[in-house]
Amino acid sequence: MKPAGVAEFFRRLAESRPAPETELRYESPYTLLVAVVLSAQATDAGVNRATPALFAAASTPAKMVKLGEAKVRDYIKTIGLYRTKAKNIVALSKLLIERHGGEVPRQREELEALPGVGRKTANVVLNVAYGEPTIAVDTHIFRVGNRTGLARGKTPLAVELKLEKVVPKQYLQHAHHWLILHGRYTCIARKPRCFECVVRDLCAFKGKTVL
DNA sequence: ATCCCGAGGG
DNA sequence: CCCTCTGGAT
Repeated sequence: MKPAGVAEFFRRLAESRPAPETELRYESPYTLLVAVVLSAQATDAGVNRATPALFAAASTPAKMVKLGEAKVRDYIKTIGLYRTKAKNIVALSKLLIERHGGEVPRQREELEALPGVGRKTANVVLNVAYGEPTIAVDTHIFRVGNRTGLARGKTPLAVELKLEKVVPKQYLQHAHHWLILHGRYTCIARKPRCFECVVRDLCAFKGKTVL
């Protein structure tokens, strides 16, 4: 996609959603981190069903460690990959206490050193909790980038680096959420709603759907 | 490449 | 039934 097309692409997404936000429920950098860890291969709606009770029981690393893996597991059993996630949440909470005074670090390397936290999760925390202009490439953004021709790549990292190059600076801060929401509600995986898409004419995929 | 793994949609 | 959902570690 040409630079002028990319700028127009984001101008329209920005117009349709002036103040995009995450749909995950959270109350602090720590609860955001836990919610994002839980959201791997799971829907935000599903995560939001489980987290209110979990955070009522433990909203800090110390309380989470005290709660323990078995009880954490019970709170999140309705979410996919729950055994691994329960283990990681308790382990990363211990590390936050040992290495970071119970705070969520602001450095990518320190975030990615936590169990269950990879590049994508670190990017979400940096963007949402700390206002960094990072773009976390998840299943939605990977699909939207490749399908539309906005930013193509074989891996999420390739798409992320390409997006950082082509997205105009003024849109970098919120590009992550604009693309996610576009993917979730319009550029849907199985049945894209091209008939109501505001960037249809800029998209490489246009015309390939049967509505 | 494979494992972890529940809920909802089509 | 099969696919998808804000992946990460081995």
